Amino acid sequence: MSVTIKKIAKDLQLAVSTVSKALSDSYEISAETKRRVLEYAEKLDYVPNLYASRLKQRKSNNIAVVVPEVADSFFSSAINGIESVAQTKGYHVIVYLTHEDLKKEEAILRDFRGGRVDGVLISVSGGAKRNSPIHDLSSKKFPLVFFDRACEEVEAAKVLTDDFESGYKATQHLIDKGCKKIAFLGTSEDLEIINLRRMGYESAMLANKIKSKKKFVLRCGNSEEENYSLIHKMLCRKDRPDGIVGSIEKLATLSYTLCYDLKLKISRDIKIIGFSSLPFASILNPSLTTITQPAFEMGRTAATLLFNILENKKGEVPNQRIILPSSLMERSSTKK
Amino acid sequence: MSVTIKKIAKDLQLAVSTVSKALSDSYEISAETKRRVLEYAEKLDYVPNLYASRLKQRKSNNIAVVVPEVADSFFSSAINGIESVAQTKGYHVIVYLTHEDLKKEEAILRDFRGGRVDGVLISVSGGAKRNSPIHDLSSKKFPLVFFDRACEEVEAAKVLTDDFESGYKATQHLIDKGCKKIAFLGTSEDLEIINLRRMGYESAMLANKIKSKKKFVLRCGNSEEENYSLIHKMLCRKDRPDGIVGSIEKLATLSYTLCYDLKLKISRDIKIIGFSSLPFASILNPSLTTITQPAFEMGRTAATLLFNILENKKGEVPNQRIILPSSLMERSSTKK
DNA sequence: TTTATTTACGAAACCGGTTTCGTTCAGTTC
DNA sequence: GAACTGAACGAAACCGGTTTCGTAAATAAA
Repeated sequence: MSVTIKKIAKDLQLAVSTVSKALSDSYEISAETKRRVLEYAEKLDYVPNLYASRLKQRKSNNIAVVVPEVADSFFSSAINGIESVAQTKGYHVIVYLTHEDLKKEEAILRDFRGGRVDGVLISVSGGAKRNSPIHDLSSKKFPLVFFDRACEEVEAAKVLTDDFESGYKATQHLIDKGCKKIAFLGTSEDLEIINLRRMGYESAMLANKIKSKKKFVLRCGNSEEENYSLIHKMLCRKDRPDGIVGSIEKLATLSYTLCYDLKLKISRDIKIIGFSSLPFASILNPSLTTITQPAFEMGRTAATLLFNILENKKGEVPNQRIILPSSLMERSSTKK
Repeated sequence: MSVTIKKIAKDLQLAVSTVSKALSDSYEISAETKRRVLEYAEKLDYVPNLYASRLKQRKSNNIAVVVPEVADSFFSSAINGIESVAQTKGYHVIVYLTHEDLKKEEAILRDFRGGRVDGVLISVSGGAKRNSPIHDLSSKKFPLVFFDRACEEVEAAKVLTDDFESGYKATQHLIDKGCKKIAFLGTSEDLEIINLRRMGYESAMLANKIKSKKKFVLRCGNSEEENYSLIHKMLCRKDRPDGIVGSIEKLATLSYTLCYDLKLKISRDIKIIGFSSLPFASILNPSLTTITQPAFEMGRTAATLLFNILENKKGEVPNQRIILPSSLMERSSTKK
């Protein structure tokens, strides 16, 4: 069907090996032959079969980015950061979406062992206990870098932010603005970064001698509807919170929607701070105070780390752990 | 290095062909042998080499989604729609980002001919005249479906929205709300859908006997800074517009930022309507009136079309053209 | 009992490249 | 003139599977 090296060889009365070498500009081939081959290949519009060459070379020139979703400003920016590095290295970036589904994540990771990609950058999804696939990859020395959401128990390079501190700062900020009853909206299950943020929250509460109530620490899930009713229930209490720490973007914006629906005036009735890299944060009503992670930078750093591993096979790069700082951007949603 | 079929065959005293068939659950193999092979493969943690099987099968089980960016609610939703279909078909979705760069887009498309993917869903980026790669694919009968942003001159299936009508409706809406001087923010160069939206805009202006001024039809580019100053300049005129049609999401939100910076009160001083699938539209300040495209649905439809082509090789599916309706969601930014 | 059929498996070709290892022949060295 | 060297190319193995085809043994049909 399509043009192969074999056809070129036959038409030009050359051996396939000669053609192959000519195409890869080998020193073994004369300039004249190279010219003939190149010209003819161009004419026939020859495109090498990806799978044939990859099979022999045992290299895919692909790296995978595994994230829960892309409809989140952090992830979409981080992907851009990753791409900016991959580009210079001549690698393709393949984005895989897990939709926060551990089963999907595991299927994807399992698949990687077939050589589909040379390395993986991953921000894990929440969910129950993590099973073998991720451990397999790491134990097989598969080039692997976590960014933002890591698995602590897995040995691999990691690029993180100071989540504990950010949780602390966010909470302290609300306290400084006069909040007494602060809620923490987390995700379900055991995501390391959420736990850290929550611990930061609790630590700040403790430091200010405010007792954190269990009913104000919510474990939200993947379903927007469920989360809506969870938060709804909390906000309808007599002793509803006067401050909210939204540990992920979606939960902060969802809180906005709820306040609208319940006619609560944000900043006066209730103050909200969210973890977010949302470019729209400043044009929300009211503008949202955020803990902003250096998303692009994190992607870039993680990708750089991955390429170090890929290029430095013998070098036994230790599993680095890089922490980048987040910053608190004060806006109207937490105004006194 | 890694476990291959050969090793399994040797250890189990079987032929490679037998093992291969056992693994694919062929009827030629006895239940007993299958059990032995499966068990042993499991034990050794065998993972088939992707490239070997793809090479022989001439099929990748991948489809590509090529989009300008993911930090846009339309694209991220559309991708989810595409994935929802691919999943049921056992295909992988690989997301490619062009960053609105035609060169990149072409490099990606060229690459596809190597068999990396079995089909392509694409929303083209703007830019100068389109060169060969996209035509090559279509002329080679490569399974190809455009969604949202298509190339009219290329023959292929297309899933679009009623852009002309949407442009018209958006403009008419502003006129109904009392706007007299309406600006249209488009992108640079020749994107079909933007042109249609602009024609809809101009047609509505004409129908209402308002003359559209050239200086109010902006051609924005990729650089946020440049766009900022372009719009800035327009909004600083004495006879600045009292209505804005933002033909893509970014331009509508950017207009918000500008109005903030220039202390223009949206809806009173100037009304804004944007093309957007933004879930945050309703919590912006003020909430943004939008033309909302059925993003998820479009992705789903486009993917369904692609799989029809993939599965129906002989059927000579005509290049369908499906138009889905957008809807105008009225919110505060265009209040009288 | 003989022949036809089915079952279960193996040998080998094949996918389309890459790479190793000759081999030929012209030019060089002694 | 014999032995050596290097340039340019070809034959064949190889990557790791899939698939075709052939065949021996077991079973069924005649």
